[in-house]
Order: sequence, then structure tokens, then C-alpha cells
Amino acid sequence: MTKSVPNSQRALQELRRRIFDGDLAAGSDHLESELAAQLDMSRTPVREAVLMLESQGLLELRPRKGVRILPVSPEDMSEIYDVLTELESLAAERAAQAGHTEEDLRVLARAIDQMDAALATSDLEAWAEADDMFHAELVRIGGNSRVVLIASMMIDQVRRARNTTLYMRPLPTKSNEDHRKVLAAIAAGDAETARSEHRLHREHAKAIIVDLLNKHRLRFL
Amino acid sequence: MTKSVPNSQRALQELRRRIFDGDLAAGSDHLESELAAQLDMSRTPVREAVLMLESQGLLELRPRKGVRILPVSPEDMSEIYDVLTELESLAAERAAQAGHTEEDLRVLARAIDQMDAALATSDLEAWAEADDMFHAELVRIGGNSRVVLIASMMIDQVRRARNTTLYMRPLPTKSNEDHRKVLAAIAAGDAETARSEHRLHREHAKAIIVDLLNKHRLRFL
DNA sequence: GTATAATTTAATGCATACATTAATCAATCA
DNA sequence: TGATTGATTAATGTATGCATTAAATTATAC
Repeated sequence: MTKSVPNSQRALQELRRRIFDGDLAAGSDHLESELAAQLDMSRTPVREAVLMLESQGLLELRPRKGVRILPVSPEDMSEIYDVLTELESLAAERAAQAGHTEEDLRVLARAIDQMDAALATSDLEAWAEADDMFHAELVRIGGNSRVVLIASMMIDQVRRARNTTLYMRPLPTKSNEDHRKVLAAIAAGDAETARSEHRLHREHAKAIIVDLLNKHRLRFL
Repeated sequence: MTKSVPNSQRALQELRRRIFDGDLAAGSDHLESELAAQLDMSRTPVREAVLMLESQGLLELRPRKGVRILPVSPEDMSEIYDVLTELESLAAERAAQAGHTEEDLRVLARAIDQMDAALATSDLEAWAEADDMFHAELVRIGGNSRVVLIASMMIDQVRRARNTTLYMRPLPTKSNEDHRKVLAAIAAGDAETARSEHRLHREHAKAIIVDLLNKHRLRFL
């Protein structure tokens, strides 16, 4: 007996995967009926999934034209990094102020170690995964559920673009210095430093990415 | 010939209105079929509207239990104000740095004047409306479309609660001093001050509201 | 030959019916 | 009596078909 997972849920997950993997390319249009046929279900659950993805900023419903997978422009990237900068800095501050357990700190440290290990073997996929982990965990420790939600939406929006830029930029070796500073400040309960260091970290990352996109004339991804 | 507005859109707007007005009380449950009957349409467009409202954080779908209108607790209020503090401060900074026109400044000034006028006649509804206008405009001038979207979602979530607290707190006479400082800093192009003054403004507002809720033992609204 | 109007086409919006399933209630057994 | 199982109910999840409407196409007038 196979576990009964609702079709609308399956559609949501599968469409997300296809968007992130590039199976559904940025800027491409798709009819509800096509997607339904591909997922082997009726239009109804597909439509529900599509509505949710629309409100998460991953695609756009254009009546009669189908759903368009939203591309991410350098300006989008800039906006998103700005939002992440503010909200994650808040999270870093709060994480330092209170509420972090020893285990929380260990998870952060582990993510940093994984990034180091990934860099040692130039495994960029693994690095990116560990980086995501660090930032997700930081935000979680920050203790604001809305920040968690918003940050993960923002990350989703740049995920596809990041996979591209990942291989165009120099190895992010400096990044872990930043991470370590943030972690140290949190562990020390130094909220001010945690906030400012994390802000610098994100501002730096933003500058690198946006420069990269502009330099390579990548108008959208 | 009546303008053809889609039923799902009508459902969305009407449900929003009912939530804000308290017609659908915080914490109450409602079956899809009831809502559909009330709105005189089938479950399909209602369901679509409900899915959108869920992803906007206004309600929750609980299979077999109906949709629950989400109450707002003091902790929620605290989270929301923290998010607004960060993102609006960013917007204030950016508004000061660049991009604001004379007309933008006039709109902000007009909102401030309307708040003064409303206070003079103790018209709290009018004050709240003008306050919303000021903050929405500020964020718009800030120029980050995602900040605009997120801020308006956050405002929506506290709208119902704010209507209650509005009549419990002292007249917000000091508030406009803050607003004027922010406006002056923006007009002067002093990004640093615009950011820090707005942050203080929001932190102050948060403290007042959260205190109020706790003092009156309002566990949720 | 171009522009406008009429017609066709096709995709969505929506209603409806049905399948599925969680919750409730009843019945039976220890 | 209490608990476990089975039947019933009711609400959602999903498929389907049709109505609506925007776009595309053809036809017609100038």
C-alpha cells in the first residue's frame, strides 16, 4: 500500500523540482493541460499548485498564455539579496541575544566544516548545499517564523540562478571567514557584532553575484 | 453590461474584507461549502481564493476542519513588527539615497498632514489610514518590489488587530515627530539618519503595541 | 494591399459529480 | 464496562465537462 500523498502536493513538489533543475526553463510558458498531462493528473491539482507557486514568486499566471516560469534578473537578484541581508542580520542578532543552544552552535559549525571540506575538493554543489544549511539554520535560530518563511522564499527564487553563477565565480574561500566570525559572535552573545558581520557577509555576496551577472551580460536566469 | 470580474477574484477580495472587518472572526472555522454558499458561487473559486489567502498568512487550511481564520498573538505581532522594522528601515535608507522625486516627498508630507488633521479631531480611523499611507509610500519609494510585497502582507496580518488596539492606546501624537524626522532625512539625502530614525520609530511602535496586548491579556486577536 | 469585421479556435474559469478519507457513532466482544 | 472494530457521515480532493473569452484567422470592404 503506497502512502497516499495528495496530487496537489505532488504537483507542488514536482513543479518546484522541475523549476529548480531547469526542466522548466526560466521564461518558458506552459499550459495547465500540458503540465497536467506530464504529471499524469487532472488540471485541478495542477492549478492549485500553480497558484501556490505564483504567490511564492516562482511563476506567473498569464491568462491564455499559460504559466510563465519567472526569470531572475540582476535587479531581482539585488532586491532579493537586500531582503536577505536585512532579515538574516536580524536573525543573527537575535541568535546571539538569546535562545541558541549548544546544539544550535554545533549545527552551524558543522555546516561551516562541510563548506571547508567541499572547497577542499572543489565540490561546489556540496558547498552550496552546506551554505544553504548555514543560512537556513541561522535564520531558524533567530526565532522569527516569518523571517524563516520569507528567507526560504527568497532563497528559492535565486536557487536556479545560483546554480549557474556558482561555476562562474572564484571559489568562495573567503566566505567561511565571514561565517566563522558570525558564529563566534553568536556564541559570545555579541549581538551587535553578529548583526554587523552578517550584514557585511551578505553585502559582499550580493556585490559579487550582481557584478558577475552584469559582467557576463546575464540579463536573466 | 456589468464588468466581468472573475469569481475567484471576487472571492479573494470579499474574503479579505470579511477577515479585516471581523465578519470572519479570528480563530473561527468555516467550511468551503459554507463560504461558497455565502458568496453565491461554487467551491472552486472559493478554494482558489483560500489557497492564496493561506500563502499570505491570513488563514490556515485544516483538512476536514475547514479553513481557520488565523488569530494574531502578541508573539505574532512582535515578529511582524520586527520584519517591518528591518525592511522599512532599508526602504527609508534607499529612499534617501536616490530615486525620490519631489512628488514622492509631497505624498509623504501629505500623509503626515492628514495624520495631524485626524489627531486634531481624534479621528483614529483616519489617522490609521494616513499612517498606512505613509508607510506604504515610504516602502514604495524605497524601490524594492519584494519589500513592498512583504510589507503589505505583514500589514494585512496585523490590520484586524490594529483596529482593536487603536482605541486602547493613547493618541499617537508623538508618532508624527518620528515621521517628520524620517521625511526630513530623506529629503536631505541623509540615508543613515533616515534608516536609524525609522528603525527607532518602528521599535517604539512595536513596544507600545506589544505592551498593550500583554497588559490587557489579549492572547490573540 | 491594408485595415476592419466576422468567425473560428483554444485556453481558462467555473460548476458539478464523484472518489477518498478522516472523524463520528454504533455495535459487538472481552 | 470498556475497548475495539465496523459502519456511517461529512468534508475535502480530484476529474470532467461546459461556458466564457481572448487570441488567431479568415473574410470582406475600401
